[in-house]
Amino acid sequence: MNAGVTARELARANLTQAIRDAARGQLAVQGAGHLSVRAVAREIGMVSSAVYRYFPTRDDLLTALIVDAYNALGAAVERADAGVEPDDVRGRWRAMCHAVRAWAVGHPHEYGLIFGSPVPDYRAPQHTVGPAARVPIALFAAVQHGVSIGAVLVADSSRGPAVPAALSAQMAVVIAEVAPGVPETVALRAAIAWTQLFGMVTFELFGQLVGTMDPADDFFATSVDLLAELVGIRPHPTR
Amino acid sequence: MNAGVTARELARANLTQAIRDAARGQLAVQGAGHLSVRAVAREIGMVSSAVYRYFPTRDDLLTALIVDAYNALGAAVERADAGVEPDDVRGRWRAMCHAVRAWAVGHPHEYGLIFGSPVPDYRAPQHTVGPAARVPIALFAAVQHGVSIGAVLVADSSRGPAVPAALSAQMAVVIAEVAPGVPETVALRAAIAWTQLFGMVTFELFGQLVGTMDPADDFFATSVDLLAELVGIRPHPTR
DNA sequence: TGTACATCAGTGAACGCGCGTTCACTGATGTAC
DNA sequence: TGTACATCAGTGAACGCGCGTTCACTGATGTAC
Repeated sequence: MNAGVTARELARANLTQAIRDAARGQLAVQGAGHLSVRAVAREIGMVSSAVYRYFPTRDDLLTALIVDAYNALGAAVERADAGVEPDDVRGRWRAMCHAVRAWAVGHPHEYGLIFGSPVPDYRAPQHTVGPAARVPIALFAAVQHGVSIGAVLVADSSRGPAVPAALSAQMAVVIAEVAPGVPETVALRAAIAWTQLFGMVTFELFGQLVGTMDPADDFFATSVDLLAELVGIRPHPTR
Repeated sequence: MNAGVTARELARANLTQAIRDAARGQLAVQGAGHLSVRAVAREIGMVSSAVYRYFPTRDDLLTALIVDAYNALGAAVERADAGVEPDDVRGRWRAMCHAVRAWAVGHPHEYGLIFGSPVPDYRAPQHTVGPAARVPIALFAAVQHGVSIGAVLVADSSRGPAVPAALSAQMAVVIAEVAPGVPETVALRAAIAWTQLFGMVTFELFGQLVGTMDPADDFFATSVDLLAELVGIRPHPTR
């Protein structure tokens, strides 16, 4: 026996995971709004009331799936980032963007769960915020590093319209939290790029490109490079 | 009596509209996936089976709402476009982008119906395609006009990476359909801007900016201008 | 190591609800002569 | 203009289904002495 781990605890951990997995499987069939405790129980050969020993309510199960999805996406992006030489900021940017899309395409229903239409009557609890922040944190970290080593155009970013006061205040909070030291104009462009990255992936995933740009591999790749230019990330010299 | 319009036909037209309206109202409460024929019937004081005289199935009702939503959005954008002097292409671009967002904010559930997570087991029939195309058609028409009067940078757009063959073929179709005569590089940038416009609105509407850039008025306005720059739309001289 | 009690996991029945859709029907509206 | 028949709109009951959640219960696992 492992130190202090009773058979009961082990069984509980296993079953909790089995329920999560079955529920994740259900997403594909039904969509997030129709996740059903009874269907999950059926799939793992349990009686529906037994599930309530593990998740006291349907919403708690939903929350667990949301946290899992954010973490899986965050981990995928961080892994992609780590696979590129740190000073190759444009390469990191590109890798992270493509990791987001690859994960989304590979897990469309989990992606839909976190970035799709809000589930009616569901309120995401506070502890989803941390996992949700992993991707923007990784993106901003790369930009911040780029600024510090001169791989991001700073002076040039000051062209364009003046930043309104309200927006400036919002940016100050973001900069303080995830990108200390990054000039406002650069951070603003990074924030816009972040929004548009996910917007683009969502747009594609929900079928809005079908009939025109779908399949969108090349379209997406071109967009990502254009976003990098927008942020002012220089191409890496040695590549 | 109006020529050939019987009381029965009139009553039918009225009730069909009343059902559409009630269903639209239901969207706000329930979300698209939970649209319920019985709830709609209840709201207009009808027995649920009576609704089937007007829409033979739940999906037909959904389709009607989708078509209505696309048309309402399309009309709003076309109206915004028409309110700007034709040669002020940047002004038109800006007006249309803001019209999209304004409509989305004003009709979040209808917007979610057409741009949100696909409703499980629902397939959009062919005749939703026309209404769905109104916004991209209007956007491309402005860009096309801009190219023809020199309000869009053409030469400068040829910087950036070469367009891969598959993407080039897709763009050729789009150009032939909605922007004849527009150079590939410009059309590609316009397509990217179109994608990102909706992506950004969707991202905001589904609550992804809450806690950072929300309320996003200034953020959106800045993004729209940046997208205009990306497409290469020159600021209008007289403005 | 062995026993007595407390904790927990899973069962099966039940509550109360809402859903889409069908069907035989009544009564009103329209049409042909 | 008036009558006879056909068409249509709306009713109410029913079918068969799935849902989230509760509750009293049995039996297995863990803990204290």
